[in-house]
Amino acid sequence: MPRATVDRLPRYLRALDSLEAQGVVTTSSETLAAVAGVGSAQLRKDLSFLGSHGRRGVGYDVSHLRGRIAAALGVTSRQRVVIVGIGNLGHALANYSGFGERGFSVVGLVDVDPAVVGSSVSGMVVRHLDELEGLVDELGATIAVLAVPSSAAQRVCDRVVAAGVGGVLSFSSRELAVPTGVDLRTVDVGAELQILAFHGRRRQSTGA
Amino acid sequence: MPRATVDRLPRYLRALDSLEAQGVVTTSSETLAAVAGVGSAQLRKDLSFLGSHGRRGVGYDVSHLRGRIAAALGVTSRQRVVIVGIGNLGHALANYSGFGERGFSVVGLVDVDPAVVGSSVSGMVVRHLDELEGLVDELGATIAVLAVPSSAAQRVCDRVVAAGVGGVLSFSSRELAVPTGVDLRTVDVGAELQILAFHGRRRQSTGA
DNA sequence: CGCTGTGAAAACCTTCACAGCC
DNA sequence: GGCTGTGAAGGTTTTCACAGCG
Repeated sequence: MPRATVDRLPRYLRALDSLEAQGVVTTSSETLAAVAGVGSAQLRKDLSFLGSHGRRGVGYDVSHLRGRIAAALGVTSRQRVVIVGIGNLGHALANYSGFGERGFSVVGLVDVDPAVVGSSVSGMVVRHLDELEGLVDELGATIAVLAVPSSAAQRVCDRVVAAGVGGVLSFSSRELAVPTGVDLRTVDVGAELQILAFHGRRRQSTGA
Repeated sequence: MPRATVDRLPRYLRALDSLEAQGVVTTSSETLAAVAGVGSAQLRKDLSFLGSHGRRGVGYDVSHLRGRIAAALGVTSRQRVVIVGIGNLGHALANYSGFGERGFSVVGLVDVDPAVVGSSVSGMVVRHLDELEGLVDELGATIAVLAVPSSAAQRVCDRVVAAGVGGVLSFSSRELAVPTGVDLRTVDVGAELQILAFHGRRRQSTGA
């Protein structure tokens, strides 16, 4: 399955949720694509990698297709997530209530700051980084979210990987190295802004 | 300039910052690419779109190249950013101190919640959404960051666009529509986790 | 000789357009 | 007739490999 297709599956899942919430039972590639913000040909091609789940002349069963995509993504049972770094951002992520409906449970919070360790955030006690390995194992966490300072990111990343998580989502702008077999994704807000700035610059010099 | 290249420029900028901080004056495509986490051929191709700034047989002048990329991105003078939605995430973003070194100043905070409007966050008073248009104009903001609930995202987006910003960074998972000429980027943390879950699933069934 | 800059080749992804089934 | 599923065409991005300059 092409990487680009995988990257779009979450959009399709959300679009289907949205249609389902509106009581739509059956939909067409045209409609679903419009909701997801892609072209209909692209949608059909992407879905074809999951097998044949539509009916010609009719369309797709919203609920069934939703199930197929959720299964492909592996979010039929809640994936367990540990958040490391309970600063401003870690706090915000821990309190974010939207993870549940996307298929995730935040099961552990970890930090090193003595002022934070032991305190309660979003109904959970923050544990010390030293307890990380035990926590990951005991809680069955498969994904770690890193919201730590850039200077600590690689060190902490090495620890969560050694502890056994298979996926890491980093909010650090630092380039991180992970062993093969572990999946890493990075959200760099500064980089996103810089890309916007590039296009803003274009707009300006094109004269508007 | 290819879209894919633009998306990588921020990485190169950060890599150059990192080298410069270590006192490196001249570097090769090989070294810089390693720091940025890309292939050296890709780096050279990307840089070639900015013109010819290296010296054959020698390499690139770190400081000079940094300047060229910053200019291309339009971050030589600080871009002004307004954050809309001062909940958990908006708070975290407002307090994040790293924007300065990436070329941005947060110049305004906006919300609608009476409990938040008028309070002080990160040394700034939160203004009401009704004042948005005036603020954007008065402060010269070119980019808006949306950290609002999904249900309000499109409405708020329309307002910031009407107020005159040219770039929008949304943290909502909702698909947003913007007029042509306005640039939109979306950071969807739930989607990132789902993509990680997909790969985790693969790993599991491949047998580890 | 070393390293950049770049055409050309290969890989990847998207879009088209229609055959095939409902 | 309508809409999916998909080969084929078209476009973009990456990689290769080397000419060209210092």
